Amino acid sequence: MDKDITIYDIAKGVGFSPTTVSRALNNHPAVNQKTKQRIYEIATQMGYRSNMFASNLRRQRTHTIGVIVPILNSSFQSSVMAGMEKVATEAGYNLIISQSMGTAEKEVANAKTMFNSRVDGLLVSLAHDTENIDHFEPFFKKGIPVLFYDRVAEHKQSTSIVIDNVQAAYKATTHLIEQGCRNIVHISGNLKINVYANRLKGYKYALIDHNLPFRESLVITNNLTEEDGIKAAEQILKMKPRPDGVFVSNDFCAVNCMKALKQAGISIPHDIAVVGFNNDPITRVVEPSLTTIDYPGYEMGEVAVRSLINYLDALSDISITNTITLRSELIVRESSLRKLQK
Amino acid sequence: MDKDITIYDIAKGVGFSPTTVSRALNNHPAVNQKTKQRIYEIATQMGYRSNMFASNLRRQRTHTIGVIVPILNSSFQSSVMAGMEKVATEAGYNLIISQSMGTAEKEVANAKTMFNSRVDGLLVSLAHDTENIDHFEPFFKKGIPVLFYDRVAEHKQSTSIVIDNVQAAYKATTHLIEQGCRNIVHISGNLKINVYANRLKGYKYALIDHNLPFRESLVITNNLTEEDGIKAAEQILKMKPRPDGVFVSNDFCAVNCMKALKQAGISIPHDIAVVGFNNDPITRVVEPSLTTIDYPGYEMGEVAVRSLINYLDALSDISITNTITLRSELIVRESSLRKLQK
DNA sequence: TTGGTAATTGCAACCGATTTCATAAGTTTG
DNA sequence: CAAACTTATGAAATCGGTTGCAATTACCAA
Repeated sequence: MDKDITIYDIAKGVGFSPTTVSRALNNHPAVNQKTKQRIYEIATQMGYRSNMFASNLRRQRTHTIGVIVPILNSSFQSSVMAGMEKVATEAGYNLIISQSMGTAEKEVANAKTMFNSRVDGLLVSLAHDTENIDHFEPFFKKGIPVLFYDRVAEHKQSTSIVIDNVQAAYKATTHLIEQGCRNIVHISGNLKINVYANRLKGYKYALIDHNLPFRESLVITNNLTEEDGIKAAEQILKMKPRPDGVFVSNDFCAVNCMKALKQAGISIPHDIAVVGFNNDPITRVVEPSLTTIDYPGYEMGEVAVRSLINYLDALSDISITNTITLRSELIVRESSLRKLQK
Repeated sequence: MDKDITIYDIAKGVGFSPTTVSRALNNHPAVNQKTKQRIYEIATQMGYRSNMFASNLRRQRTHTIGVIVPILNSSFQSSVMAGMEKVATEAGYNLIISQSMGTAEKEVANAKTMFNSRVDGLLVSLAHDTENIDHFEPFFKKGIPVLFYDRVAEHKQSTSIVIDNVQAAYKATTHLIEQGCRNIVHISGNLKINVYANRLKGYKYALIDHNLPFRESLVITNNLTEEDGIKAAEQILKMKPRPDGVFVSNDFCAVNCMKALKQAGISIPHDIAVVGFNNDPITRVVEPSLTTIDYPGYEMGEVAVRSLINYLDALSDISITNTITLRSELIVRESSLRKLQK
């Protein structure tokens, strides 16, 4: 166990003061080039590593970004994480990650931990049952940027990164209509979450714009889990007249629903066409392959971190009060293709 | 932007010295109960939060665990992360996560970052092409525990957490044999990685123990990606005599291989039985559902963090030099079921 | 030679909590 | 009643960088 080398050790080594060593290592302009050179060399040679605590303590910056995510082991969320990690590492930031397990309670606890860890900024995708965002108030009060992605909340001091869920759902529904569906079911998540509420909206608008009636009875709300997909299939089978299209707000749920429908003897897409949401890898493997909305998770993660870091590094008057909308697109596969594509 | 409350502020508030405040907040036994009570109250009331840098600086502990993972957005790895996060948060530790993208180069860089971040301990699953683990030497030298999981390396100063890959592969292969397969292909990953090397071993032993020949030509090595699965299917179709069983070291690859085989007119499991590895959610959705080895990722994450924290908290002479083996089991589904189960 | 400016460098305070050692008050014991 | 502990508290040093301000040196023009 070697002892750590400090700037004092280096100072002794080169015959300069710790001040100069510190400045040299931070590439401060007021230090002579030759001096810097020499200090760099000795520092490397001695195996110096900066003590981040001391530095953080003094600078009141941590170079750490907190992430609160509903659940880590989902295809979408882990893609987001991957994108975040990439950009953060490149920019010299660390990521500390915690999951709310989808409950507001844990989210509150996590927010507190992040606050105590003094993250420089926070990235949040809200839990299912988060009713208000008071637990982020301490951040706002101290001017620590909070950036919401995917499952966002409105707040005058924070940026949101989203896709246009209304439009995406509109596209998905319109596609089904164009394929000849007239009786389209929508399986949605908790409508308190903006994401699902907006998709429902898009679904509704598409129907209306194509002169189809919007019927409450065709909207199934659940938690979009595996079993929920199967249950939804049962409900669909009981509906009269039998629906001829299903737009599900989540691929995993869609796939399970589709499977249950198939087992009940329904032919897909012939009897019922199905469209999912997310472009989970699973969509390419199931049979028939699932039409879905490509939700760019990886990119969202990248953008989220980049925006946050831009703000932190500028620390200027750049307002972060806005919304960034990423492009999403419909990917047509077998599960909805009843006609040849134009 | 309120200013932060420090123990000095509290000290002034209660009329005790900062020393006593510090001790009270750390529940030091030498402080009077009533005093503690009072200090707690005032601290809460003033909205105090401990400054971790100051504390870390002094204690030389970060309460942070570093994780280096090949890639975040995989079903298995994100389950592991989820398990890790849970235990770490409960124990008051933060997790900082970085991905090596499967390359040794990034792994080296990440290790350096982690070292500079002064994590209390490190959890690592090695990259594909990591040839040696010299980049962890600084940790070993300073006595910072490094714990490998899944993709492990031998080192006298570190613990490994694994499943018995030999046994698991043995079970999988034996199962295929029991289902009547006599000509079994094994699709494996990079054999430099212990995980894949051991699975190959298990496959081989099972064949030998059942008096079947082991043939190099039946072992396909690739990167277990989606396309690799499809390519492997092509190879299998060209083999003569046609194999009647396939054991794949990864579900995702297996599923794609299976799909390609089906498209070529092969009936599964009748013509070829397939077994995967990991118990990815995808296995339950594909048709036929995929027989696989349940690899307890979430549990592995929990165990990894728990072991590490036990060591850190004890900081005693407990040796961490050992291997923890988790249970894994064969889950039989349709893709391999040619006979009724006993 | 002198005044003045620019370029370097260092002193010392500071960030906020922890901890060693000393001290004071209260208790017990012989 | 004094010696010997206990118990509770505080002063001050410490962790390792960072930074405002002062000091020193170098360089140049007048």
